[in-house]
Amino acid sequence: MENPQHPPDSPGARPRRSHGRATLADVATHAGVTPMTVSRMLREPDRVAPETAQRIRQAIDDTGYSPNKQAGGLASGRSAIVAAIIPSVANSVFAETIQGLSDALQPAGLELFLAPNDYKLEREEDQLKTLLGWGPAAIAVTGRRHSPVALALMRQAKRAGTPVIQMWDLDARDTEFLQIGFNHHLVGVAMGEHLLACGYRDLAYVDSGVAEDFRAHERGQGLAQAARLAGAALQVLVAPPCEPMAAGRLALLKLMQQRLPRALAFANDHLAAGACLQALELGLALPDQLALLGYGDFPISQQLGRGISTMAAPRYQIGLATGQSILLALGRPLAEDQQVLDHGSLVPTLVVRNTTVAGAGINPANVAEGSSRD
Amino acid sequence: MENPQHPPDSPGARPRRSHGRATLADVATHAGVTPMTVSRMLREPDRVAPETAQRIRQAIDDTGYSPNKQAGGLASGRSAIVAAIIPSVANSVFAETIQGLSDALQPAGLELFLAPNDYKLEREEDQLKTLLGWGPAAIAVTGRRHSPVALALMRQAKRAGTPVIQMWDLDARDTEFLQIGFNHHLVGVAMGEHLLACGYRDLAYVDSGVAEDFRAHERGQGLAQAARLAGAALQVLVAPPCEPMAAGRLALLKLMQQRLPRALAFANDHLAAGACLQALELGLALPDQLALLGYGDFPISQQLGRGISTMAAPRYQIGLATGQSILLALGRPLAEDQQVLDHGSLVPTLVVRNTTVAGAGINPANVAEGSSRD
DNA sequence: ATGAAAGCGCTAACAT
DNA sequence: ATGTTAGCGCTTTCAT
Repeated sequence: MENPQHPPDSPGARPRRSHGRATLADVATHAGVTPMTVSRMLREPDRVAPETAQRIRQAIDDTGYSPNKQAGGLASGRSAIVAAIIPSVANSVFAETIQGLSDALQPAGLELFLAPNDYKLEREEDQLKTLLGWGPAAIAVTGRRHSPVALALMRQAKRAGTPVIQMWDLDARDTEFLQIGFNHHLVGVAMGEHLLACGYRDLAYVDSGVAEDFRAHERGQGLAQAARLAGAALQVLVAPPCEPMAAGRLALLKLMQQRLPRALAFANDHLAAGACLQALELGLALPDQLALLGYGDFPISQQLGRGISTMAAPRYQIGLATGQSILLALGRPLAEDQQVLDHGSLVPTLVVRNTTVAGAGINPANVAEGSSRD
Repeated sequence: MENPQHPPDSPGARPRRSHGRATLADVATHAGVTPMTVSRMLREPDRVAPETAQRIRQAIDDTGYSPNKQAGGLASGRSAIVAAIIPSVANSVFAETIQGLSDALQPAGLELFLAPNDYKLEREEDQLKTLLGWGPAAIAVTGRRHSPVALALMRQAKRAGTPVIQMWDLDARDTEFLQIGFNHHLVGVAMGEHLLACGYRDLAYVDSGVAEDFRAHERGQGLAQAARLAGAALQVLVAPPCEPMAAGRLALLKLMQQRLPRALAFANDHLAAGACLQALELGLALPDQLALLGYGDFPISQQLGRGISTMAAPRYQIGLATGQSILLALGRPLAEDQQVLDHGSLVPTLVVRNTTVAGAGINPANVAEGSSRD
């Protein structure tokens, strides 16, 4: 039971506490010390006498105390929040990035604030404004394209000493913010070069149906550049805005109505998988009649047919590396068991399977990695 | 530039502000009013004179002010945070749930704190403790199994008036916390009954390789009960702890080494998809020689072969409904454009495709829903 | 319609 | 090794 005191004479003595939670002061009373000692014990245990520490620990247990992080953050000017703006969680690409980020941050006691913007660049402004209101320890955004206002907010945060990280893209000439990712144009070029090296001279790129998936567009442009330089034909098709595998099927059907190119590159593996299924069902021989090249190296690419060739994108690693960069920028130690990721390892690598090179297919039944949880 | 004042005589006048951000007071000065008026204008715009409001808006723009949420939360005792503990983000099931949660909460101005626990029940305690330190407006956890300490924390939160929601499971006899989900035992029974109704009397359940995926185990038990009541044979196999599609393949191969049952049910569609691919590659006729039944209704089930039969799980809807319940419990209005989900719609439904009933297969090429973004 | 005072729970800086 | 004081930026309550 609380101890309702008589209101003193002075006009402004209005107790306001409403929640029932124990505070530092409660613990202090319980342990017979001042709040300051408890606070110290929590943050610098070495600076309190062992015996006092013991009493305080006891009091903490007795009262069920857990620190009020808002109060702590306000007082210290620091906050243990990392804010991340991503296009969508319901997309294995970013879901795994989030998981990596979380895995890096949680051991360090940093909380993750998530703001999916559904690929709407415009929403980023609001999200940044709101997130900045928490005085985050760091901010991670997706990509390098931002509205002028969003950019101004990011600059303001940077000036205030908050690390700002752009994930999933990289332009070495731009050093304004930290970047954890890779150059999508170059990946597109690499995709093109692989197809050209296989001898395919009549190419198509199937872009995702998402207008603001800039990185996919850039890969397409890289591919186009490679084709142009080699004098090969390239047409670009935008997949219909439906479920990705279905979209891949439809894209293939559409191309066949006109004239099927020799090789298709896709904005992602789901599109490629759909096209692969459709091709197999139509009796097309892969890669003899039609070559397919995906992007992402999602599990399905390993399983379908004799394996879909693809560019492996370091989904989880980008999240982990982002988290590590944040800890580094904040001068915090990484968790002991964490290897520091070499940023060179964040470059996608070509995974040649059977849809571009005959006989390159792996035996999927023997592949076992990851985990089957659901 | 700041205006470094001379330290007054009194010993304790130590300015501490370190960040450069504008505060309510700055805006007030700028607008020639007191902080109180600005605060009021932000929360109850009707209570300030239109002309004053205009001046304040101007001042807010000029200063680039954004409210400090920690201070606001501390002062008001409320916080605009919803904390969610989930097994993993890198799993389309929970990723879509998160997306639904976020879609419900963002319009209401609530932030989402994410804590993936990697299917480790033990970590939930720490996560709850930390999250409670933020004085969240509500807490969402996954499932109904908790350690005693975690349970105690949840009860404490509930007593303090914080809505606590258990997602993805449901037991009508237990009314301690809000539950948004369904009974997995019954889903398992329904899966069994479908297989039995198809005339299959020799069944197997392939569980996921994740020890703490209790809901999958429960579905298996429901299936077992249905089989028992019908006098049908059932064996349970635990999939190897590897990438789910590969695990599905391996599970099928393992079963074939012994004696292949007539029908297989799986803990999730990825396992089923792996088995489906393996079966097709081995030339097994589906469903004539072997029937397969998945769980989840992931996109791949629609695409593979002539469609994999499955139980459709309302992944996104559970998140959305959780968000809506939270808003409701907090007495906040839902976003205008949001339909209130009927909780009856959260029950999985059987989707009969070609792996259990011959000729039931859809034509996947005609199916187009969702979005192909990546 | 606006303002003054106090306090939310904690920590930094300065004592002792 | 521990305590004292003031203040983080905001909202609440009461007053004008």
